Amino acid sequence: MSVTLKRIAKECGYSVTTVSRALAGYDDVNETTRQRILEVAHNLGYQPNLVARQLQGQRTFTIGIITPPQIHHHEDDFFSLLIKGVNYAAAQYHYDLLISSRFPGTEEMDTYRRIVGGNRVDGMIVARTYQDDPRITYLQSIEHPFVVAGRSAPDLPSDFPYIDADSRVGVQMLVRHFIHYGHRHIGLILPPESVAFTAYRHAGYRYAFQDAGLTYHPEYVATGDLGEAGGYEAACTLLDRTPELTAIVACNDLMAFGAMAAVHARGRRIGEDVAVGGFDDIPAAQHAMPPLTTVRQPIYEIGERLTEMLVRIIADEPPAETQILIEPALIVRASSGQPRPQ
Amino acid sequence: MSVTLKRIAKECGYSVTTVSRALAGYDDVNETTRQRILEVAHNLGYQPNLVARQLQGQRTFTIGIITPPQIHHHEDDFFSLLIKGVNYAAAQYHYDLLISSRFPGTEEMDTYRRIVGGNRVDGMIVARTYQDDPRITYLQSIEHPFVVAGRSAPDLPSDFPYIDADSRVGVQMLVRHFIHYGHRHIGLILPPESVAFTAYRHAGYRYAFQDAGLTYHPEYVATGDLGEAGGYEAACTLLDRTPELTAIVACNDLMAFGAMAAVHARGRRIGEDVAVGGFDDIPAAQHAMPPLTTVRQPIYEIGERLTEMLVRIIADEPPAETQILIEPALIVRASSGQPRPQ
DNA sequence: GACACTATCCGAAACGTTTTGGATCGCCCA
DNA sequence: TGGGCGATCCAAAACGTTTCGGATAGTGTC
Repeated sequence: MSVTLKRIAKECGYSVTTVSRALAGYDDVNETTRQRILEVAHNLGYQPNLVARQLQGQRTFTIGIITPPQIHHHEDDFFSLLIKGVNYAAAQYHYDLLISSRFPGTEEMDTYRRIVGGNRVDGMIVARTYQDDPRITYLQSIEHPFVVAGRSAPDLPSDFPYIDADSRVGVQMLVRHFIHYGHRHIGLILPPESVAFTAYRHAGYRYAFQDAGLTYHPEYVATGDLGEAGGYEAACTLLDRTPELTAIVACNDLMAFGAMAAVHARGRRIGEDVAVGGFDDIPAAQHAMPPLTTVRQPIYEIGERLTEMLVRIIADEPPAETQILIEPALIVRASSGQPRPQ
Repeated sequence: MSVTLKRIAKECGYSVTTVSRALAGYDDVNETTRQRILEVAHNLGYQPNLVARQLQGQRTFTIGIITPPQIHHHEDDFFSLLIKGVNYAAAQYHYDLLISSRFPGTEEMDTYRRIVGGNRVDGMIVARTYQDDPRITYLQSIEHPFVVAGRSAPDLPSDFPYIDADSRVGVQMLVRHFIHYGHRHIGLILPPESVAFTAYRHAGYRYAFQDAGLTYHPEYVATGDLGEAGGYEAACTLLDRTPELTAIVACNDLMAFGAMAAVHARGRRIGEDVAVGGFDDIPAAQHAMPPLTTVRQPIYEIGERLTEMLVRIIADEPPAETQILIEPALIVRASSGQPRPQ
């Protein structure tokens, strides 16, 4: 069907070897022959079969990333942003991107094994780490190049290349901001324990209280999955259990949106009655009603830099720094309300 | 390095053929031998080399999509949504997704040729059609499976599988809605002519005027690229040239955001002084301030359905309908303001 | 006239699969 | 006892490239 080297070779009377070398620009082929071969190749519309090339060269120039499936529209702009960043950088390095979506769990691990073990990619980008992440264990065990968006939980070693925002500092800044605004009863919505960054964000919350000389109330803390619905439920729990809360910190923007909805549903005004803060600064945060105070983590840039790091690791020229902690930024918006009198 | 059939064969004393057939479940291998082979394969952690399989089978079980690079965060949720839908459906059919990002133009065409001609994918999804789209011409000329999100401009044949929203009807609904609300001076921000859907949306605008017995003013129409900045500039042009405008229809949500900013920058209130409408209903539209009236196009679902269509075309079992026009829905939000007195 | 050297070309192997078309052996039946 | 048949196995080719290690012929040198 499609045009191969063999076809070109037949067409112009040279061997496959010579055609291959002519096209590759080796200097052991006569200049006039090369011209002839180039001409025939062009006329026939030759495109090298990349799969064959991959097999022979044991290189794919492709990087892989597996995301959770996103059924609803607004779910998880985190991955969208990350992918945009990765995609952009990958193109610059002449890499393609192979994406597959699976729910975390065995199915996801099978996909890792299939794609990585099946030699479909030169490297992997792992996002949103779990505690004791089996994907990382696997990639380390077979010594396959990979980089991680995020790192291990605080008590485990992060002995792999990663870029992560300093979650602890981020949440700490946010809580301190609320304390500054005069809040004393501040709720926290954490992700499940299994998510690696949970402990960092929890610590940031506790540190801020400690710094301010306030006592930590465990009943001010609830857990939600990372979606909007989870945030809604967790906020409901908090608001009903401890009505004295005047602020809620959610561990990502999506859950913060849910929390805002919960506050709203109870007839209380966001910002004025109950301040709400999030984490990530996804695009929707800025457009939310009211705009959401949050901790900005440069997801797009993290995607870009991770890709660069991965490409260099693949080329066996790892950059000097392969474990990068990014200082997040506090973005104050209307969901903070005004500083409270007294 | 990695485990191959040859390695397993050596390990358990059978030929590569037998190992291959044992693993593939053919019944011409003895049950006890199969068990033995399965065991060895499992112990060695065998994963079939997918690249080799692709080369031999001339099938990749991968579909490709090329998007424009998205440098800024909020730019173009259209492609994000489409990809989410495609990704989700692809996983269901056990296909992977190969993504590359290029700016439209020769570089994009080269990438098409490289990926499609290079046999990296079984099928392609083409998004956001141009007038007389060279990508489509190319794919048709080599008879490679593909489906399109969008169709040709009205005066050209759309002789390929596609799913598209009925843009004309969508804009018509939106403009009629504004007319209903009492607006008589309604601006329109169109994309460049080269975008295939421009003519449809323009027609919708004209039809709505005609239906209402109003005259069409060419000076109420401006052009912007499809981004927020383009919408801002076009809206500025319109507002300054024809200050009598009380409503602006932008041909996508991003440009509508830009238009809102322009209205705001002139000290006029969105909705109350100047109503604004968009097209697409990307997630941000709902969270905008004020929330944006728009024409909803189910992008995620289009991605899903396109993927299903493509998979069936690849399998040579094309569905009955391969040219689908979707009726969009008018979503009225606060950017419409209130019906005007008189 | 033999040797070395260069320029140009090519055969064969390899990458890891799957598939085609047998080969071998034991058994049954006429 | 030989022919046929089923069960089990395998060698070789093929997918399209790249690369290794020559082969060949022409040219120049001593």
